[in-house]
Amino acid sequence: MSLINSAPKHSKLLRLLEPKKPSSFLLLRHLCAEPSSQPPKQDDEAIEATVTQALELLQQTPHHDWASSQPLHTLLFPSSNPSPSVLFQITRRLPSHSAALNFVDYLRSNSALQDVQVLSSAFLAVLNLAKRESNSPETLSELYRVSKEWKIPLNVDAAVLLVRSFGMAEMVDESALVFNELDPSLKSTYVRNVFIAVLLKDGRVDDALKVLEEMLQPESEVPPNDGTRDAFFHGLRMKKRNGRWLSIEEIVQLVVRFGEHSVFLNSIMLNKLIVQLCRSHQIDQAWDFLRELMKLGAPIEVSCFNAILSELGRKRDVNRMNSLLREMKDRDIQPNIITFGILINSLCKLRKVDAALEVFKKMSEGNDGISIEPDVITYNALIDGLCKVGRQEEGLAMMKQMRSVNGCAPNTVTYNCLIDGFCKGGEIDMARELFDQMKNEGVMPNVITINTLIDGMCHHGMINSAFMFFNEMQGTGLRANVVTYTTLITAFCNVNNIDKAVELFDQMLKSGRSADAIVYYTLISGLTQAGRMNDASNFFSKLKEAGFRPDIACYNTLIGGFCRTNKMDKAYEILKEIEDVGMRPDAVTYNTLITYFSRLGNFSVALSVMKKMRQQGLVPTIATYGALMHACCLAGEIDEALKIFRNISKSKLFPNTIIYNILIEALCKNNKVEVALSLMNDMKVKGVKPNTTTYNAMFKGLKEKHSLEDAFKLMDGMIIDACNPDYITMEILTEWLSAVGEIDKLKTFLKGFEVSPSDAALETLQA
DNA sequence: TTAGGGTTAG
Repeated sequence: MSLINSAPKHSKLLRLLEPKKPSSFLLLRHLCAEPSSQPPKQDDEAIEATVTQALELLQQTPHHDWASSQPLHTLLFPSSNPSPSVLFQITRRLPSHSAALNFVDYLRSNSALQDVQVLSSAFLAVLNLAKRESNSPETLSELYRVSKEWKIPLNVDAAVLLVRSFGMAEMVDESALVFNELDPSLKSTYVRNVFIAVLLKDGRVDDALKVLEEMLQPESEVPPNDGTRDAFFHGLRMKKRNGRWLSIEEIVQLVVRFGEHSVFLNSIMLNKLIVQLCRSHQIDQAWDFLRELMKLGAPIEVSCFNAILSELGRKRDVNRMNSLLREMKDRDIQPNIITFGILINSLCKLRKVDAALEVFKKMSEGNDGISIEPDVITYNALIDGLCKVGRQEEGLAMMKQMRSVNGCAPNTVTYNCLIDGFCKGGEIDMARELFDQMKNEGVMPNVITINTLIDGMCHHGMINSAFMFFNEMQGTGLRANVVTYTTLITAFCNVNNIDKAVELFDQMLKSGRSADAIVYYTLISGLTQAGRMNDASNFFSKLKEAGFRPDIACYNTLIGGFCRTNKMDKAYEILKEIEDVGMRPDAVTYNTLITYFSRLGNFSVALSVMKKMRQQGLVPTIATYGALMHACCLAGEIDEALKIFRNISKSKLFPNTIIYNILIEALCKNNKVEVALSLMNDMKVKGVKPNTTTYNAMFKGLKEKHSLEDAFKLMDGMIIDACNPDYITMEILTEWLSAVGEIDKLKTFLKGFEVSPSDAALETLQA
C-alpha cells in the first residue's frame, strides 16, 4: 500500500498522536490574524502529515540506510518535484544540525531532486539549527565550506545569517567572503544593509562605503532604503575607534545622495548635522545643504532653520537672518518660540533692544494668525538686553509684566540680569535690594548672582564692601568660584594692592578651586603694572606648568613690562619664545617695541621696527602713530608730531581721543594753548569725544595763561559731555578757582554731575 | 537667557 495515498487519511490520527507538540507551522497559523473559524487547508494538513511521517521514518532508520529506504523515498519523492516546503520543514525539525546536514546530503544524492533552491532552503535550516545549538562561528564556517563543496548556493536568508553571525563573532573577513562569493542577483539591499552594519561595527568605513556606493548610483538596482540609512549612519557612530572618521562634507554629500533615492535622515539627526556644520563655521554649506534636501522633497522642520539662524545670530549677521526668515515664510515654515527667542536674543546682543521689543510684540500679538506665548527665556533675553543698554528700569517693569503670564515667574537668571543692570548703572543699593527680594521670593541666588554683585561693587569703588560680601557669602553655601576670585584679584590689582591679590590667588588654590588661564593673565598683568617683573615671570612659569599655553596678549604684557623696566634681554627672551612656540608677534608686540625705542629717542630703530612690522604683513595701527607722536612730543619735537598727525589722515586710520590728547597735552605744556583749543574744536568737528585727560590738559594750559573765561566754557563742556572730573581736575580747579575767588563756580560745576551720596563716597572718605 | 581677565599710544 502506498504511503502517499494514505497520508491524507492518516493526517488527523498522526496529529492526535502528538497533541502536546504542535508544529511551528500550525503555531504560526494560529498566530496569524486570519479568522480562526476557517478550517485548516487540506494542503497544510497533508504537508504536516508527510513531515511528521518522514521525521518518524528518519529517526527509526540509521542515516546510512536512508538512501536505501524505499518508504522514505516514496514519501519524499512522490514525483519529480518534491515539495520544497516539506523538505524544509523536515530539515528544521530534525534533532540536530548534523542530522539535518545528513538529511541534506541524502537529498542532494537523490537524482530525483532537480531544483537546487530546495537544497538551498534545506541548507538554511541546517544553518539555523547550528546557530541555535551552539552559535559557534567555527561550526558555521565549516558549514559554509560544506555548502560550497556540495555546490549548494546560499539563499538570501542563509547569506544574511552567515554575514551577521560572523560579524558578531568579529570574523569580518568571513562575512566579507560570504558577501563577495554570493551570487550577484542575491546581493539585495537587505543583504547589503546587514553587511554594511557588520563592516562599520568593525571600523571598516571605506569597505562599507564601497558597498554603499553601488547602492547610491542613480539607476541602482539595489537602491538604499531606511534600513540602509539606519545601518550606515548608526554604524558610523558605533564604529570602532580604529575606523577613520568621515568628514562632515563627506557625510553631507552622502545624505544628499540618500535623498536622491528619497531616503532622508530623521529630523533629529539632520538637525545635529546642521548644527555641526554651523559650529564649524560652514553656514553657507548648511544653508545649501538644507535647500538641496528640500528640493529633493525632504520634510524639513523649523529646528533646522533655527540652528542656522542661531549661528547667524552669533555672527551678528542680521541681513542673512532676514533672508533666511523670508525663505522660511516662502516655504510656509512656521517660526516657533525658539525662532523668536533667537531673534530677540540676537537683536538684544546687537543692542537693538527696540527692534527686539517689536519682535516680541509681533510674536505675542500673533502674526498671520499664529500667536506664540513668550516664555521665561524670552523675557530674560529682553530684560538682559534692556539692562545692557542702561534701561534697567524698563527691565524691572518687564519683570512685573512677566509675572502676569502663566508659568513665567522670574527666575535666578531674571534677577541676575537686573542685578547686573543696576550694578553697571552704579545703583548698587538697588542691586542689593533685588538680591534680598529674590531670596524672600524663594528664587535662589547662584554664584553668578554674587559674582555680579561683587563685580558691581568693585567697579564702583566699593572694594571693601565687595570683600566683606564675599566673606559673608562663603558661610551660606554659595561657594565662590574662579570667576569670583578673578573679580576680586582684578579689583585689588587696580588699587595697587598686589599682595592681597596674590593672597587671594593662593587662597583659591588652597580651597580646592583650580586656576584657569584668565586668572593667571590677570595676576601677570597686575604684577607687571606694579613693576614686579620677577613675580610676573614666576606666575608666567606657573601658568605654563599648569598646562596653559600663553596667548599673544600675555606675551605682550610681559614684553611691555620688561621694556618699561629696561630689561631688554628679558624682553628678547620672550620674543624668542613666541617664535619657538610657533606663534607670531602681532601689531601690539611691534607697537610696544616702537614705543620703547622712540621713548629712548632712538627713532631710527623705532622706524626700522615699523618697517619690519610692515614686512611681516602687519599694518601700523593708530597706536603705532601715537607712540611715535608721543616720543616726538617728549623730545620737544611738536612740529614733527603734528606732521605725523597730518600723515595719519593719508592712511585709512582715524585719530582718536588719545591721539588728540597727546598733541593737546604737548601744546599746552609748550604754551601753545590756542593751537590746543583749536585742536579740541577739530575733535568736535570730527566727532571724537574729549575725555577727562583732554580737559585736564587744557585746564593746566589755561591756568598757566590765566584764561579763566575759556576754562569756564570748558567746564560747561564737561558737563554737557557727561565727562566726570577726577582728582586731577579737582586739584587744578580748586587751586586755581579759589585763588581767584571763583570757588562758587566750582560748586555749581560739581552739582552738574549729580553724584549721589553712596557707599562709594563713604568708602572713599574712609580710605 | 545671566558673571570674571590680560597687551600698545594719553
